[in-house]
Amino acid sequence: MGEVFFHIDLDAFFASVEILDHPEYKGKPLIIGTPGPRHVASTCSYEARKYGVHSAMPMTTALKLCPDAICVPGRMKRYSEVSRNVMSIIRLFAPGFLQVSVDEAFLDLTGMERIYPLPGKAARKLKEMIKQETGLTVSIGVAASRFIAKLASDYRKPDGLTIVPAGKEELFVDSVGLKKLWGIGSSTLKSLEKRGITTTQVLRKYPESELRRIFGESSGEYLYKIARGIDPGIYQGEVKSRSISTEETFYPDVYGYDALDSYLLEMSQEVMFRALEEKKVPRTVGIKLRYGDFSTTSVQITPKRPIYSSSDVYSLSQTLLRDRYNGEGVRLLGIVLSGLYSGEDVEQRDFFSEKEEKERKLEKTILSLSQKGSKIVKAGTLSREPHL
DNA sequence: TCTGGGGTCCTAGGACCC
DNA sequence: TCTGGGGTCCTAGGACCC
Repeated sequence: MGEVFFHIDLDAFFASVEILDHPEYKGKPLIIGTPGPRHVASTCSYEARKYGVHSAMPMTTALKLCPDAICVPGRMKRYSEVSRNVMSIIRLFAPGFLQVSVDEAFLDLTGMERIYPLPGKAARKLKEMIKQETGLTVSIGVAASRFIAKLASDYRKPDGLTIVPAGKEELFVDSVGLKKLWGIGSSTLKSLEKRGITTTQVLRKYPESELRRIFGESSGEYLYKIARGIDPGIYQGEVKSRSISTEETFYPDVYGYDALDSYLLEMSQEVMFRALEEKKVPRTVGIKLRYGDFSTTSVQITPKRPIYSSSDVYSLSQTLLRDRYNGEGVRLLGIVLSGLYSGEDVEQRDFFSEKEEKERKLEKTILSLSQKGSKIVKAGTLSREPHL
């Protein structure tokens, strides 16, 4: 027997948690998201999906389609908590556990045929356990690769189970269809359609060299493989943190450097706090600006020395904003930290003087207090308060 | 439709080094 | 005087995913 992977996907996760906590929502169209312009739905119940509502849809559109929907703002903390419970059940079920988001995970059951001779039966058992212990349903895909297992979990939903036998990958990919393949977004789809490629069967007619020429080395190879049901290597390495960011969309647009500057300090503190929490030291700071017409631009800078405080982040982002801002109305402002070193590495490399190291530890304490809402500490120690 | 917030990876060009 | 080849780092933008 070859490799066996499960992909486990929680059904309409945020909406299902809300229904669990508020049984009165059951059977009703429910949208997780705040009504109003420049808001989008993060998820919705299956009842709302019947009206055409889906994730990432603007709330104004969603409410036009389904005016009677109940709307609730997301409660990320609660979802993380429930997610931890579900994941702890999945983790214990088999080795090779890999969580890839708040509502999805893989299991690797390869070589487990003594314990689970029939993967389908094992999957049903896992579904039952999760239902029993948490009240939530999941959809599971079973296949010989992670890529196919992931497509399979989406094939029948909710509460689905789809098994793709080894050797049937190409057939399965054909029945899923080009536009639902993982990694093919609207832009690639358009570009494929332009060339008359509207099905996986047609895509398969293109030699790999041709696809590489058209779409670039990496994407060309990717398309060549997925058209044949070959796993292009999704989720292979460990998922490690490469950037930490925060951003905010304004309504209405914000005008003027000073008004924008007033958001930077708080954003700097937030990202730096998270970096310190993860024991990461960034080398690069970037800002992102989106203007009223949705045109988006970003600038980043990598100073010679690593960034060790939120006031560093703040002053660098101020410089970047001054350089880049064109004076027009801004709908989104964001800060990104990247080039993340682990704190231990940085300490070993002697990046910091003793004084800086002390400041870093102090900052960590201060930021942790300020995150908990201690405004006194925040205002007193960290340069200035944003004028709001 | 009028487009969130948090991420990842890829590309292309330029700087710089050997 | 015209110009190699490889490698790494950095930047800006774009595609994609949950």
